[in-house]
Amino acid sequence: MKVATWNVNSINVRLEHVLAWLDREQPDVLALQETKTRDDDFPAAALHAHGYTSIMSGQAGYNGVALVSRIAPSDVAHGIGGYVDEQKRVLGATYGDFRILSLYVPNGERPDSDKYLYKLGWFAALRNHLASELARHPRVLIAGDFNVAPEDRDVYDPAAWEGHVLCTPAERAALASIVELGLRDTFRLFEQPPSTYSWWDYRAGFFRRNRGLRIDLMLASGNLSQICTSCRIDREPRGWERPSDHAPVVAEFTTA
DNA sequence: ATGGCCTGCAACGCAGGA
Repeated sequence: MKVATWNVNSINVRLEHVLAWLDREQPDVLALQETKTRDDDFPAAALHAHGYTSIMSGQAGYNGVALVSRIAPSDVAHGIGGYVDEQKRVLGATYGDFRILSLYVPNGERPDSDKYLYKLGWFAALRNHLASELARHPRVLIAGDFNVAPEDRDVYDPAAWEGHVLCTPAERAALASIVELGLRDTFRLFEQPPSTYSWWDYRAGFFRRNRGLRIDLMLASGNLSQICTSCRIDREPRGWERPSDHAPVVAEFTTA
């Protein structure tokens, strides 16, 4: 089982990149974030022509998540149970015996902003939702843009980012409270090159100079982490013409 | 040279991202 996550910063702008990447990588499931389109305008037909079925939870202009797969989804769940949110940020479905969620955590803007409070409240609601998912499903994989760099080694210049959104202690604690439900950061199950990131600002040649953050994660339940054989970040599409500012993250699992 | 962008929506700038 090969699963990936990619914040595409508009699925319609990035469609050719996504199709080319799917053709090459052939993941079983790809979780998308920031699709930025209503469900009516989601390019499901183009993806279907490349062998992929789509389910999506989108809105005009902002946010939006989707799951595209070579396997049929079942038990599709939109949003966070019991939490009213107009912003489309969570989509879950079952693929075989894998429960997979595509997640787009709020950015938070600045620590003194209302959006930051929304982010922390959203994380608290997500924690309850994931506890329920873990109780209900034996194998859970949460794939998405978490908008938190878990540790200083996930930041190109930790001193410059100290206290900034994506790196504040409260955000890291919120992420840790999710992980403490019994999840593993699959990227850290393996030896990784230093200074490996998943997002680079469009400005200032940040990608060329590898000034990035690792904020796109795949968190696996304990039993899934035991059958995880690899997790890597594919920097290549970030270097293509007119790229997303995020790179895809890919994890593979053995299936008996 | 420490700043340099990108998207959708609606409009000829804005909000929002990270």
